[in-house]
Amino acid sequence: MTVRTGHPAKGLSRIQERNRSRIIEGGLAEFSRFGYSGTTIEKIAVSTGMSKSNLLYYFSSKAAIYEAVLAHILDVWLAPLRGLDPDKDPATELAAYIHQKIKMSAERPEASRLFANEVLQGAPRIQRVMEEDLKSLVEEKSEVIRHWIRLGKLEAIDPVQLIFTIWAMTQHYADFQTQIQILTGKTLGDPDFRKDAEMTVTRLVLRGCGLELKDGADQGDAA
Amino acid sequence: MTVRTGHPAKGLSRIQERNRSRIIEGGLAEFSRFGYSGTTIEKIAVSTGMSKSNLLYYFSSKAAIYEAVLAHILDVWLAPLRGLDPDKDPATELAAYIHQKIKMSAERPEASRLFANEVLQGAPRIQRVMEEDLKSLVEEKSEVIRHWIRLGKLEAIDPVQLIFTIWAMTQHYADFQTQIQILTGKTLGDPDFRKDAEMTVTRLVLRGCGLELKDGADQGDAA
DNA sequence: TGAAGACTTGACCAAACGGTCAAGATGATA
DNA sequence: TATCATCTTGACCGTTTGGTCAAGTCTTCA
Repeated sequence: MTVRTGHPAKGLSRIQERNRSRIIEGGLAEFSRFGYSGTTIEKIAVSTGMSKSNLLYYFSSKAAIYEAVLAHILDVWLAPLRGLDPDKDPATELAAYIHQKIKMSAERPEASRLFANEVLQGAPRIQRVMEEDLKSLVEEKSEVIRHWIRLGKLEAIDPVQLIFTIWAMTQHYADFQTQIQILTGKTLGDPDFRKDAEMTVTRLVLRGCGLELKDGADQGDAA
Repeated sequence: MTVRTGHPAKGLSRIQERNRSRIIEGGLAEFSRFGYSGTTIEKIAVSTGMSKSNLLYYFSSKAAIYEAVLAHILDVWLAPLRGLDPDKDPATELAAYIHQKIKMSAERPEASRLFANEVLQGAPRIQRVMEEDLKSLVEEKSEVIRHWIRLGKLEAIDPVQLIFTIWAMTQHYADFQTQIQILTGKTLGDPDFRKDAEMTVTRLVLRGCGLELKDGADQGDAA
């Protein structure tokens, strides 16, 4: 019942490979939009152009599809945090991390929403992954932040809280896209809006850590 | 089909008043945990100790219960933002707003999760409320922030982005409670953790706006 | 080319769900 | 206490949904 971070089974035929990924793709679209309960196998089938029976030939159950989707997204979803490099400059690294997270929210909002849905409901199916993989990753990267603090490159701040606030702000643009669109008429798909969003988050985070805003590229007018 | 902010119908009998609020209470618990599709009338019935048929005596349908829950929560949920006072000091006001939002996330996490669930799925049932009430509220309060900026009391910042980041960070503690609990073992229910969370968010926001942290009360050791 | 295995599908099933209804229990009122 | 409206419930219904199955089609490869 638990999602594994492991790699997909090998030795699949061409057809299997193609169809499984089509199902995962369609499943992601549906599950992220309607949640687990709100999604039916039939709807996934329609969205992939396959028959319901055929989905159940490739995956033994609805839950199996869901877990495959989750596992498929997990690695790419956690990649940005993995990239945090202790040997580089904290301002550069944090800005780069925020950039990656905003990029993810802009380009793969469904992935963000899928996790939001899952966690919101108590993370019943990814609890194990979170307790193991994610927890150790967060601890490792917290240590990176503490390392910077020890070196005097960063003001003292609770590393875990810092990570939470970055997650919160960046993922908010994907998870609450509907609300943002209603209130501003825009989404991260709009380049200007995306720039504003990234700049605001970066500004809050860097200043919150006592770092200077190094304005990479152009950032329009803020003052 | 649309939720109204209006006040509950009057002229209800004692029994109606009591049972309707019991149903709304139970509905909030279930809907916020499992989303609309994941919640059954039967489950709400069990959680309130009433029969399924009886719920349908008080509310004509599952959707009607859901909308009643949403309407019931909406006012209290938006109250903190309404309190933002243009005539007071921005640092005080922003800190107070964050304090209220954190308090809400700590004391009524289900309310936060209910909205998160709803917005995540495209806000199909509160779209109108958001387009009208929420949008005008946000515009009004954006103007307050611009007012502060004009007076030179606040650094230039996009007001809407600022509001979004505050929502994102404060609500994150409620919406992602499960994840936070897995990673830290704590929730906002823990006074120390709550203090850390509030301090981190306040610090990021105030510094992000070029304001000084006025450390109200005690705030432990951060340096 | 033909047989074996892989793939695909429509018909079907049982359980769960939202909602109706008629009949009975309870409360208010005179 | 008698009467009437309110309240409560279990039995029931049609639909939806996850999942099975047997039968048919397409690939692959000797």
